[in-house]
Order: sequence, then C-alpha cells, then structure tokens
Amino acid sequence: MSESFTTPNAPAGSSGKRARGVDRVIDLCTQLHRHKAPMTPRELVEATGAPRSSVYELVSILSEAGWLEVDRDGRIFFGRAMHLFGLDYARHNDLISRARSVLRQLAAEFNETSQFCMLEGNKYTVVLDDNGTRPFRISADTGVRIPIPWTASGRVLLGDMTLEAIADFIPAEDFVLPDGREIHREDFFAEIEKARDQGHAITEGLADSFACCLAVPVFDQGGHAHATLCFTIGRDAPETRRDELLDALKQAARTLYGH
Amino acid sequence: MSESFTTPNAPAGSSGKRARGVDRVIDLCTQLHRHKAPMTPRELVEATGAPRSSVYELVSILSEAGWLEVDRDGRIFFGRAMHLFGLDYARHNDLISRARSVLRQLAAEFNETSQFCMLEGNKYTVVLDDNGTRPFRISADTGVRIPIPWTASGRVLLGDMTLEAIADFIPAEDFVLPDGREIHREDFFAEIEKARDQGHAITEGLADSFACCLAVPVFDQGGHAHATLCFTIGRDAPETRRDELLDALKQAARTLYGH
DNA sequence: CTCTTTTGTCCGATATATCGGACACTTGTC
DNA sequence: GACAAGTGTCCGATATATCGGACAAAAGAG
Repeated sequence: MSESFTTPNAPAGSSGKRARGVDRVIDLCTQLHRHKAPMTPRELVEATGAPRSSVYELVSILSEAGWLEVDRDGRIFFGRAMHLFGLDYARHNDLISRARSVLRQLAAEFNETSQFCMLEGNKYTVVLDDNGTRPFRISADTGVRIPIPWTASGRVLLGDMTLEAIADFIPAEDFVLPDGREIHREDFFAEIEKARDQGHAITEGLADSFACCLAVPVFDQGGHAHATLCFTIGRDAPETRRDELLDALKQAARTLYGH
Repeated sequence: MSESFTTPNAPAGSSGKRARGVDRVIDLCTQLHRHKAPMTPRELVEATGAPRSSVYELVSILSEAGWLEVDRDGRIFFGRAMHLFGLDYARHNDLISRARSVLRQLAAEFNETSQFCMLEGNKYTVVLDDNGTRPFRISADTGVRIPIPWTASGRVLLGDMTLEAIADFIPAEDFVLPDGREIHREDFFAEIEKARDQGHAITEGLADSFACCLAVPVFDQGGHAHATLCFTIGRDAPETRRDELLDALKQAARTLYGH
C-alpha cells in the first residue's frame, strides 16, 4: 500500500517512543483539522505515527467526553464539545476586543473612568477599563474579584435571577460592605428589579463612600445581561451629568448588542 | 444553574490519585467552559482538584499548542485552536445535515441515485447518497475513497487548481481507470476548465462503462467548490433528461451555498 | 521594614499509562 | 472455497508522566 502521498507525516511535536497522552491528543486533533473531514482510525495511525492501540484508547476517551465523534462508518471527527469551546473563545474575544474600542471612545468623550465588567463565577470583575486623562481614578483594578452586591453592575448582571437563586448564588459574607454595613437581600433584590425596569443601575457610596457608579447592561443574543458598561464618578456630579452619562452608556451598549 | 464556587467540585471523571493527563485536560477545559471566562491557575487547581504542578505543566503544553491562551494577567482561557476545531465541527455538521435533506428531495423528485461528495485528502469520496426508489443503483458506497480522475465530481472539485498543482496532488496511478485505460493529464485539465466554465461536469463510461455522471459544485463562502451534488444515471438517458437533472442539481446546490 | 501567604518553577520517586504484540473477527482476493 | 490483508480488542511489561514537596520570588499584612 504505497500510501502516504503528499503527507510526510510529521508527528507534530513528539517523535520519541513513548509519548505523553496529551501530546498524542494534540497530534490527533491537528491531523483532523488538516484534513477537514472525518478520518478512519487507520488514517489517524498513519498520519500521526502513534501506535494503533493508543489511537483507539485516546479516541475512546475523547469520544466519551464529546471532544470527538465517531460516525456509523467508524470515522472520527471533532465533536460537539469542540464546538462549544470554540464558541466560548470566539464570544469572549469578540466581545472584549469590541468593548475595548467602545471604552476608549467613552473615556475620551466624557473624560470619566469607564469600565467593562462581567461576572466571574459568583463574583464581579472589571475586565477592561479606561481612565481617560484623569490624573486620579476611582476604580477597581482589572481582574480583581469583587462581591457582586458592592457594585451597580452587579445589580444589572443579576437581572434575570430570582430572589431565591440569588440568595443561593452569592456567599453570605458578600452582603457585608467594606465598612461593615450589611445589605439586606430584599433591598438588594428590589434594586435589581428596578435596574431591570430602568435599564440601568446607580449606586452611591457603596464600595467607596465618595463614589457613584452608573451601570448599563450589555445583552447577548439571548437577551441576557452578559456584561456591563459603567462609569465611576464622584457623588457630587449633578443630575444632568448623570443622565448624560447614562444615555451615552446605553447607546454604547447597544453597539455591542446582539453578539 | 446551581453553580459551584466554594464547592470542592467533582473532578469530572477521575477521582483517583494519579490521573491520566488526558483526563486532567478534559477536566480543565470543562471547568473553563462552565465558568465561561478566564481562570487563574489557582482557580483551576481548586476547581479540578488536580495537583498544582500538573495544572501548570498541562496548561503550558496546551498553550504552546494554541488550545489555551494565557493573558497578561496570567488568566487562562480557550485559545485559537479551539475556535478552529469548533468551526470545523460546525461547518461539517451543518453542511452535511442540510445536504441530507436536499438529497432526499432530489432523489424523491427525479427518482435517480443522487449523491453528496467531498474530497478527502487526495481522493474523492461519497459522503451521502440517496437512491430514491430504484431497485438497483449505479453508485459507489458512501465513504469509499475513489481516485479523483474517475469521477465527474472530481473535475468540479479541482476547479481552482493549476495543472501543475493537480499533477502534484494526485498520485500517478489514479490516472489509470479500472479497465486499464489511462487518462492524460492535459485532457483531464481541459475537462476541469470546461467544468468550471459550464458550472457542471458530465462523464460517461469512466469508472463504469454504463454510467453517466452529472456533477455540480457546492461552493463555500469563499467561492471554493467544497463539495458536489451529483446524479449517476444510465448512459442511455436522453439529452433533455440530462439538462433537466443538471438544472435541478444547480438549483439544489444554490440552497447549500454560502456556508 | 519584617513576617506571612501566595504564586510559579524545578526535580526525583514511583504508580501507571503507553505501547507492542497476540488474538478474534471481518473483509477482500483469487 | 481457501488464503491474505485489514480492523478492533485485550493484556502484561516497562519507560515515563504525574505528583508531592522543596525552593525562590512576588505579593500582602502589619
């Protein structure tokens, strides 16, 4: 079977004898990606240079995990899990890269600290921020995990959860503010409902006694508040300024809308 | 979503001591998918229950392969490779599932053997077929790899390759028909050009002396002939019948167009 | 500034995952 | 029909990948 036509068969990384399972898996998937079509075990063995038994074993493991799928002719190709992971990557990167430019515009136009925030597990986190030209900023650092009840964004992000789910989702200690005050769950839930109705949330003197936070939701294609855009300003800002900023946020959020 | 945050978290499949690297990788990715956001090494260690050193090692391997990416804050998330794999899966499944219903319609309406074909490496293969109600069919079995020069679809699929690339791509022995006749490369190339101009290819008595194959391209979003739809009929079919079938194929192919 | 905690890297021991080969079964050939 | 070639499963030996723990560097705490 004079075979092996154009493919010189580079076993990717490893060429030694007893290779790491993970490396074999990487080789397998790389080959599938090159062929862009299902492959038989035989083809995978030849293409990767891996032992036959290893290929069968790994394919079996990966099939069970949904990473690969075996069709009724025994052909192997990527599975549903890969699709999900790929979507995670795409959604994450697309949203973040577009949010970055939106933030830049907001910060430049209004010269206030603007942020792009998401939930991370049961905490809130600033994913991106832009401080404009302000010498000092009122803002959390990016990536730091903050209790959800401390923030305006948190009230927006929990828009579609029930009181029960929220109580279950957020650790009890997160309802205690830095200064020791405690937020009552009923009040918190009422603010979430209000935020949903208004399309924005405002908090004052919560995490920081001088700060006022304005947050609006960024919806994903499912109408779910997947992230927020927000300004953090001083509490001395007049009503008109707040409205102006909220309008700008809402407009900016719409440009990130729908995926 | 009953989430798990403080939860020690069931390490998916394995709970033993020394786990297989591949299983750990599956656990890692499963966690990332649940969180839908980058995670720190620490979080991954806690979430998966894997040893710290293992997580670092595996993340390093997977990062190098592009399966994961580490941002400048040390956070880990899915990488570009996952995106590519996911696209492979989606494209494959979407196209094939839609082709299946198209084939059913074609076979039902014209009562001829209809097929959906793609390249696989340097061979041609029937991915789907539908024989209508014909008692006997003239058709290759699905999944069998056939030399490209033996088929009408092959002439369509190679539409954008140069003579040189084709000569390089197809093994010399594939130019020899089952009956021993040899196809000259120049003739083959001319037929490819003709197929490209006409938007279809017809072959007679090539792989089978009684068969006539009608093939039209299914273009992907890049205008590339990624697959074909074809009928295999007897050579005795009159010209008008052939035209009728070709028109139906072209129309059907348009419904699969553009991804 | 010192002390503590966390984070990332390195390395050797050993539990075990990988591999080769044998086996049964199917498929193709003459 | 017999024979050859290919495919999928199983199992024990052993090369080695995984893991724990030690270490240095960085980050917090006071």
